[in-house]
Amino acid sequence: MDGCGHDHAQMGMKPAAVRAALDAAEAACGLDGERMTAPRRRVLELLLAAGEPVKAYDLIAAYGRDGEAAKPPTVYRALEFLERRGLAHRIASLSAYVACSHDRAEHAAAFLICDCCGATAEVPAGAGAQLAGSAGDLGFVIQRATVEAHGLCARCRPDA
Amino acid sequence: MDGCGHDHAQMGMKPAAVRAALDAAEAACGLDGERMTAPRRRVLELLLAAGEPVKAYDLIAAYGRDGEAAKPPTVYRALEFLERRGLAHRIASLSAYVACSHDRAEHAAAFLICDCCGATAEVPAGAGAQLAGSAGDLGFVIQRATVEAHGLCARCRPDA
DNA sequence: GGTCGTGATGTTATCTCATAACACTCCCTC
DNA sequence: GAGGGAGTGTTATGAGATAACATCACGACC
Ligand SMILES: [Zn+2]
Ligand SMILES: [Zn+2]
Ligand SMILES: [Zn+2]
Ligand SMILES: [Zn+2]
Repeated sequence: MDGCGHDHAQMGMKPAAVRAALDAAEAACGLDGERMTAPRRRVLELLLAAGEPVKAYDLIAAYGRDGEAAKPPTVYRALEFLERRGLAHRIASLSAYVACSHDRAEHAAAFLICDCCGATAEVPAGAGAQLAGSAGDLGFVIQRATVEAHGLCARCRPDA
Repeated sequence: MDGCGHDHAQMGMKPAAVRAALDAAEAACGLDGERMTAPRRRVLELLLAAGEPVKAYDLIAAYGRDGEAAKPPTVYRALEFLERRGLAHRIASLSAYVACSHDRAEHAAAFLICDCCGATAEVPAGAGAQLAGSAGDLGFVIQRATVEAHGLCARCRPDA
């Protein structure tokens, strides 16, 4: 993530795209009788603008547009909601959070995480598939899976 | 893990088996010029005896045979060593640690974690074979993967 | 046997991550 | 215009992990 001798491009959405995504998310919530309130919208906005995993306390610090930080529960509650709605995901191996990049499809996500530049790709992993075999043999019923592959993205690969 | 209406069997190794496993690990370390020192051995002993994921601070509390706790760095350094040697694994989705149950084979492990009784099975996941496809398309090189499936084990399944 | 460098440990302090608890407000419904 | 449920603000604290530095054990080398 540093000291790797090359520069890392930015990744986040442009403001117009962020607004569009926020409005779409808000509309989708409305249909389900859920409320996209101000803190939820703000946290999602920060995640979308970042375009890569963000630590909870970085969200807390960036929350106020005037540079004022939020209180931790404000952000953690928003994250809980966003995760429940499938609008954001927690990356357990990083203790960080990222906006969902699926366009509202089936939600068994896996992540490719570049340890050099921090970029992540959310791939539609039926990656439970590999596990399903072992799980079935043991009589284990999978309910959700954390699948996070670390490595180097195409731009950070030494060879290229 | 509680309030589920049924009892959960114990899982850990018996003391004799623990000692055997410790001695084997110590011998293997010796061959590689690494030292299985007292704190490392003690932490591995606790993990083996538990037979399921253990929180770091539970290890810290249980460290002293006289009931005295260890200092956090003592245990965290031992865990780092054990993980490096493949003798233990961190379960990111639980922030917990578990002794390896492979018999010294290839090490791309995946875990099936019962959310009811806490039991885990370490299965020889082919390093996210499912992911390899997506990763290759993107030019992504996977170096290590966190694969943790949560659900219900055979004994905790409601139907059975 | 002495000394030197490396790796491991002991110890203190601190940092990061996350949640409990409770009062209050908003919004919808009846 | 009450009542109830979801959401928020706020304070405080719990849980997970590491930085920094002094000291100690061990093997290599002379
Ligand atoms: Zn997603
Ligand atoms: Zn990269
Ligand atoms: Zn293993
Ligand atoms: Zn179970």
